[in-house]
Amino acid sequence: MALTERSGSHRIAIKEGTVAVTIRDVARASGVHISTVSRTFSAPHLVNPETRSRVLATAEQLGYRPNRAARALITGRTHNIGLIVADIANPFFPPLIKAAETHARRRDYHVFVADTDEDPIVELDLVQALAKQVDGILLCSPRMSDDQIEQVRREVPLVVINRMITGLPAVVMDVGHGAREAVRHLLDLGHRHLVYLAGPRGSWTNREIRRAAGATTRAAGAELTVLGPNQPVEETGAAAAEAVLRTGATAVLAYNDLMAIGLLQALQDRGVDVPGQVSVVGIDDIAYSGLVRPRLTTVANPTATAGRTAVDMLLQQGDDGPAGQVTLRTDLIIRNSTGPGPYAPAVALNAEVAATVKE
Amino acid sequence: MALTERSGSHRIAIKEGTVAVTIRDVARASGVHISTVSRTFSAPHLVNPETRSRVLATAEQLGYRPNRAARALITGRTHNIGLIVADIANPFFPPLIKAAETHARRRDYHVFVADTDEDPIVELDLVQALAKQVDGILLCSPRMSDDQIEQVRREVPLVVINRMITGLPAVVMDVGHGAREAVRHLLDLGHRHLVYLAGPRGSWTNREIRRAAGATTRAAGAELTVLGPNQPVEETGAAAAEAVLRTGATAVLAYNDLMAIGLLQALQDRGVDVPGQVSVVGIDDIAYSGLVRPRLTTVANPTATAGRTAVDMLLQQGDDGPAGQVTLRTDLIIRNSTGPGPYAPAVALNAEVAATVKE
DNA sequence: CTCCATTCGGCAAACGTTTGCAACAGATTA
DNA sequence: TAATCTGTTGCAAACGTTTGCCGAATGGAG
Repeated sequence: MALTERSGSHRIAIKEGTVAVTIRDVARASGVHISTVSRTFSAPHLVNPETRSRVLATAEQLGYRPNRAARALITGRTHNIGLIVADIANPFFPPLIKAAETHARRRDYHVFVADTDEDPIVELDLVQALAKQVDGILLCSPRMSDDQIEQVRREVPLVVINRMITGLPAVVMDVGHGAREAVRHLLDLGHRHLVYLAGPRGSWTNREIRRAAGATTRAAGAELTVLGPNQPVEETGAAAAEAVLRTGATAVLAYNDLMAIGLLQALQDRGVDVPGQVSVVGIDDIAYSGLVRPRLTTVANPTATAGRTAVDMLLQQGDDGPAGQVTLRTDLIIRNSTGPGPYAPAVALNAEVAATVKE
Repeated sequence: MALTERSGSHRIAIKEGTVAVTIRDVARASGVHISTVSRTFSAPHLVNPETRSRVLATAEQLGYRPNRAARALITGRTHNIGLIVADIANPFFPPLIKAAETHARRRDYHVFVADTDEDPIVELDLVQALAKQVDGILLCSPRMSDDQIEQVRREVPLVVINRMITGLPAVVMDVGHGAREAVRHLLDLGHRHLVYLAGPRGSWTNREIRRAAGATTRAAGAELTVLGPNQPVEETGAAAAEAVLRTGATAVLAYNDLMAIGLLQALQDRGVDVPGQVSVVGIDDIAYSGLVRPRLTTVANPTATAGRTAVDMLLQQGDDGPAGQVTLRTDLIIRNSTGPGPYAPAVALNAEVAATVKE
């Protein structure tokens, strides 16, 4: 029949001039059946080493690249993963994105990056749009409700970063620990009245920090004033300077470095000495925080590790039982934005400052 | 024959519990042929409005989502685009990535983001790996050779950002203009000896800036010392402080803000007043540059616009003739890191500084 | 009443893979 | 010598769409 005559003559020129070389071309050129070519790539142990290398050679020579769409169609696996963050331009995320992407690529996965602009509705839309064309999604600091996430996880494998939801695989950075360390550091320096400059409502991280800071302060018999919630950007930090000063507190823990830096600069612009009069601690250790003066004392989050771990968890999902929840350690990095407070123990101080200590 | 009996009974449960609903299900449920359902989505004008809405309704109710892999397989268009940058964590890129991604999504495209780590070899690998599974690639500030790019463009539609290659669609930010403005600004302030703190070798942008700065300085009979090439990061800026001071120059233009900020801080740490003794200008206007003190005078690049424009150009490619090369305007933003130089005209100065002017 | 044009929807092939099944050869065992 | 096993390959169906082609139905013109 004339039908079979078509072979080879009918071919799509995908991009002008270029012709897509398929498994069929490789098969013909190396004198084997297409299934053998297929197996050469997807199940090498099933084909005779000799045949295999011959096929490999012709494939190489012809410049064959497997068509992922066709592969995805039949296997159901796209070898793509989605990564959804609140705001790509927020310096907290790029290192995580970078690490996740590099790690995924090493495992032959490609990463769709998308940005919700901090909007829970956009976030939900995005997840659903992506759900069918990825093998899984990494949700970074999601702002959706637990219910929504619960619903969405039935459509697509999920790994959540920086949020704890029972039964859902997650990797969280233990900001609680970092916050406790930060507060203890401030208490040790002799501060008795602290401010927590809070983050956005709906943020799990925000609640964790607040809780940790509150408990630690209370345990020491010191005072904690919470200011917020706030959008986690520099401007709100700057805008809070007035309010911070009015509280009479001598030390501030901010939800993130961006806000801490905003506050830092606003205080200095008002002639308030940091850390002389007010100490400031941030969270995240974004690249900027080592660049401002005074250098910012902050809590370092292992964002790169988080990205890699999340990718691993997503890819292993289904292999074994329910992938658990991984907690990553955070660490206080003491730089120059924190100094002795009004109740500083004499031993910890130099002569000049010690003179002002009230007992 | 028993074969046809299979219909409906055999179905893949992609993610445990969930069953993929296909065009076939929708067709059956709404009593039409699958081709009608298909057309309802991909060529609505070909189906009766009444039928269409009925199909749409059942599709909605069944939660049908078109399978992109299947669609891609037959149409040859994936509705994905690749975005390749040198370093996601470099604050110059995130705003561009964000804009491109959002813009692409609005046009129903998804974006793969990948990172070359400033390595031309990785860059080439990446492009080739991505080539077959995207409809086009956005190459940001590529470090590859012109030849390599020329070769790669035969495999996949390309739009280049921040590099000029004849015959290749590109969107470039006119840093030449910004650099000229910056240098003129410094000359106007009375500086006669400038330093250009150069960027990485292989960067088109770097060459442009250098050329523009050189020409403008020369035309004014002033002196320009070039220091570099350098990796475009904060550390090299800081490391260059010594060398800058040794040149005796009173003003510095840096390849980017990161280097400028590094230099700025290193100078201040040495007790050099900025802009009192040395003026510093950056390029890019990254978010940080408004955060440091003194605020950095810099050249603003319309990165978001560049991202959107590049996406548009890529998507239109093929429609009409050869998409041209778009040049985006850059603007000097004068903040506080630049001040009067030794030859400052008296009128432009306040009394204190004017006293030191040598004529 | 016939003819033609137009609109709509069905039919079936095709996209490039993967994979269960069967065929076959040669080696091993009984 | 026959039976069984193992390793390698071919065959063909299937994945979920899109799309060229054809036929049916409808309506208006002559």
